[in-house]
Amino acid sequence: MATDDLMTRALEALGDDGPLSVEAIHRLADLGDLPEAMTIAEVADLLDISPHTLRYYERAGLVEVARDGSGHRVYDAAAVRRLVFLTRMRLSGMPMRDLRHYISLVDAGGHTVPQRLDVLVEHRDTIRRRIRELTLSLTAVEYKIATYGGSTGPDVQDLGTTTATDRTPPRRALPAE
Amino acid sequence: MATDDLMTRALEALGDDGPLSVEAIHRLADLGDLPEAMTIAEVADLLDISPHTLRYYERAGLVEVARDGSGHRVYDAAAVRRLVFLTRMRLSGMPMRDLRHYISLVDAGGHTVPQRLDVLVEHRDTIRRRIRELTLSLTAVEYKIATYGGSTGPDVQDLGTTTATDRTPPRRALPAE
DNA sequence: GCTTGTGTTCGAGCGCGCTCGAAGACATAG
DNA sequence: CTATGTCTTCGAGCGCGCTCGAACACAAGC
Repeated sequence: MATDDLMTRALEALGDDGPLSVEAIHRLADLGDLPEAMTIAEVADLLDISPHTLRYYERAGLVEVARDGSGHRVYDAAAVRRLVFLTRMRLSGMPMRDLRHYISLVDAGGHTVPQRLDVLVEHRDTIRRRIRELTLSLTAVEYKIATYGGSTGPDVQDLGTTTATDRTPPRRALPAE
Repeated sequence: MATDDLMTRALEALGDDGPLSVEAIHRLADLGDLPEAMTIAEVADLLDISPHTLRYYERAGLVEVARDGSGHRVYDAAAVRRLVFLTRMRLSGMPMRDLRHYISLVDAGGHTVPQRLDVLVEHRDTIRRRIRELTLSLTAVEYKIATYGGSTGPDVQDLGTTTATDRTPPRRALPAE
């Protein structure tokens, strides 16, 4: 569970809204030393997305990519860094529409920094909300797994996972067997 | 922040893979006393989804719903409980396809309980994975917000949020400004 | 009787984010 | 010279999960 370890360390570095450990982030998000120029296949491998998707992002106006003499795409380090950002944001659930907006702000110049921060803060809150929702769902699913009896009625077959203070009448948290 | 309080309490009840507090779940997931029969509008209100979606779920084979003399849907308590389950699972990201599979197992009889548990366990793991991904994204976005300078170069404008042990050279975790 | 409100069925359409395939341009290997 | 491989552009298609609208059926109130 190396991934979990990484995660755990990242979480330890993060108090609720508190300061972050730059170290931890660097361990997690370090881009390494990017080559000056990469082909579409190399970038696709790096980001674990398809060349089709890379072209799609370019068509969507999220990156500009130069061409070589044969018309092939040449991704410079800046383009790759932007694509790393974009794919991270996509993975975290930011819709293409918002990404387009954000990039348009970036391309508009430095005076849009406050607006970019607004976008980021809003997205941060969206992620937090989503994590809360998923944690709630997770609790419910774990409960259902723990108490699953397979019965059709309203009864809970208590498998000894309840606390001593359980005094509410048995009732299924997630019905429909 | 009443929602957060609820969340916090739910999380307190949940050790890593440990036993759950039935109480907490009941507080979170209590269905209340369901009426014997509900109209589509009432169920839609209860679940905060549209009547259109309810009909869609029925068409998808996820619930069977009786009709009254006028051909209107009558949702009994069992149907509503199932729909509560279904909407919870949808919210947690389970695809319709898996839900259809699960429901087909339920309708196939009690001997499918082990397979249902397989589905639930797999979904539980999916939720956990997703939470981990989102937590990682959250950390990165928070870092980017904290260090945002609006510059175009590779420099990080350190806003004093780093730890004393920070000894790595500044580098952006999330580029593309 | 007419209007309003709430429901019905059916099939089509939509927004999202890719994903694919066709047709062609080059570069290199044999 | 040909074959292979990697790329190009373009537009179409797809899977998902709804979402909507048209046309109709009742029931209650005026």
